[in-house]
Amino acid sequence: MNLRDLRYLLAVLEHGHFGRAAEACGVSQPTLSVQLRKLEAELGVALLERGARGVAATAACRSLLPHVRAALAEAEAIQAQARRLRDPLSGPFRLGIIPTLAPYLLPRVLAGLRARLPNLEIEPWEDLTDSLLERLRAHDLEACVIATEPDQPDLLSRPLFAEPFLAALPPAHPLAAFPSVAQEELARDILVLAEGHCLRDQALAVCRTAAGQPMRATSLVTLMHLVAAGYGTTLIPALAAAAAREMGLVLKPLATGASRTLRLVWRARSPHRPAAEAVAESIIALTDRAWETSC
Amino acid sequence: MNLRDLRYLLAVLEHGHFGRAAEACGVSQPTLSVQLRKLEAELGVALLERGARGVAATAACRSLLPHVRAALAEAEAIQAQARRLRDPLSGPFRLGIIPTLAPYLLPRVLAGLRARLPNLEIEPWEDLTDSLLERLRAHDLEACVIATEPDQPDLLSRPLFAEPFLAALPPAHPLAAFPSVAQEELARDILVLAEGHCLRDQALAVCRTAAGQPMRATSLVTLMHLVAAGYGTTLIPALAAAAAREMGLVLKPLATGASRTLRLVWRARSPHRPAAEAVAESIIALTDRAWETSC
DNA sequence: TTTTATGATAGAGTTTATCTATCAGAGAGT
DNA sequence: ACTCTCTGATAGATAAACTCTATCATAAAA
Repeated sequence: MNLRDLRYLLAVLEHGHFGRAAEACGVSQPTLSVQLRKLEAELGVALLERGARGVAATAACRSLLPHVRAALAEAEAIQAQARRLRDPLSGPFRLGIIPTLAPYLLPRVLAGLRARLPNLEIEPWEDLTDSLLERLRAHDLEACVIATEPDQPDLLSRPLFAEPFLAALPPAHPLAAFPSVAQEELARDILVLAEGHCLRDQALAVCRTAAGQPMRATSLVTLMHLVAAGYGTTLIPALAAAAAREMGLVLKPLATGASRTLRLVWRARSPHRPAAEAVAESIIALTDRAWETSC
Repeated sequence: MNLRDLRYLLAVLEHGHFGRAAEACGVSQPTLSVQLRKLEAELGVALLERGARGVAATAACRSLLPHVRAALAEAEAIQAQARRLRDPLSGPFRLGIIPTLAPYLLPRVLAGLRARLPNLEIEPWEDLTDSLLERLRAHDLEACVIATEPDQPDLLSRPLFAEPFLAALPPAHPLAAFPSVAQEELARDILVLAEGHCLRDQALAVCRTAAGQPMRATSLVTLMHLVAAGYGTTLIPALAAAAAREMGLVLKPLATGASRTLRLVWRARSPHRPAAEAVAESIIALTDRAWETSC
């Protein structure tokens, strides 16, 4: 069976006349005759009653018509949807983001992304780096934003921007009196996130220490609450500065100005690369020096 | 676009592998490659992301999939329905019946028709002869039962059976005392149906008179009520005898044994002829001498 | 680096659809 | 009764499409 033949059928019924239906379909009358006879033969059902005054549907044909129309409507829908999707900057786009970034980046950029890429339906997905990359490779995500450089050869990435780290201290902390903090001093009572968070490894690396306080915090917010309660210090990424400050923490730049580089990652062969690039550009534009205004 | 290509698409997505999908479709692998590339070109959208480990749907493709599945499901439905309709004694069958017959014939035969032709969905339609024939020719009915012989050359018919006329009298009527009634005597105070009912013309013809009492009855039931109330006499078809008797009328055979012949009519070119013939046979079998048992 | 797996490509062959030209049948009008 | 006209069916040629086998290109795995 063929969508074309179904269109022929509807045309003949609509016009009640092979010749006019053929004209409407842009083919010759014998074409319709032959194809519709074939359709009847294939289905094993008489669909048309051919009279001298024109053509009419048989009862069987009438009972098939709803399905015929539905099939053609679905085909139409496919083409209409495809027309919309023809713009590479359109359609669903599942974007993974690490948890230490998502709550602080998304509010800043989502509205702007919608404005700049109105046809791209961005669906954010928050998870740890490893899970994100796994999902990305499993085609469960179109791209993701992480703070490390993926080493898998089937993934490509481009840097978005460097996000400075800031020392986060309780107001009463001795280091809070200085304009900046040296990493080694911070290392003494630093609190870090649970394993799997790239920020944990980065904080420890920045402070040149192997382990922080034996606390298990699974979110940056928890970590900041712990610091505010005086359990220790921590390192937070700049985009989280405003949230930290609202919780009463004192933020100080690091003496070395360490930062993490956020990257957008996608599959090397992904046809969504244009969309990914556009998303990257937009995020860069929308967050440019965002932390400077919030420091 | 083509249903076949949509099936190819689903197969490739299901197997995640062109070769295995091709095997499942019973074609060669290059066929799938070529056809799916064409489909992508036609839609202008990348549907597949081809990787060394297999194939995956793009986000665009995923957003099309519901429509793809729906289109194929509708095509399936057409074929399934056609398979059912392949039996000529199946499917919808709109059957017109004249009003002086329908209420008395249908209760006798409908259950039997369902039993004998279980797949034929008979939809009765009650109307006057002229309307029925008009609808029949307009393909709004598959067949109809009337009591006259249609003279249109594009209609065919076959007789079902002869239905005798009976004189219907109020119990107090002088003619009620005799075993049978001569038409001329009945003619004096005969009540007939409104114009358009074939029974009106037949009653007048049987009684060899030009006009009955100036009463306008649009149904046999009304007519029988009038007779029961003593307004006059009438002629009723045998199948209505039981109903008339229940209303207290006295029924007498006519001296000449006049009757009307019921016929099943269908379009000469109708592919529903087998169903019509079967319906005719069934009606004959189911009503054979039905009035004898009710006289 | 070789091997293996996978999809893409080329060219031939086959099937299918379409066209033009013509036919057959039924009404309509004379 | 006899054309004339309208309508769909049919035949044969042509064109388009699909599909095949054989082979290639690429990338991951050994």
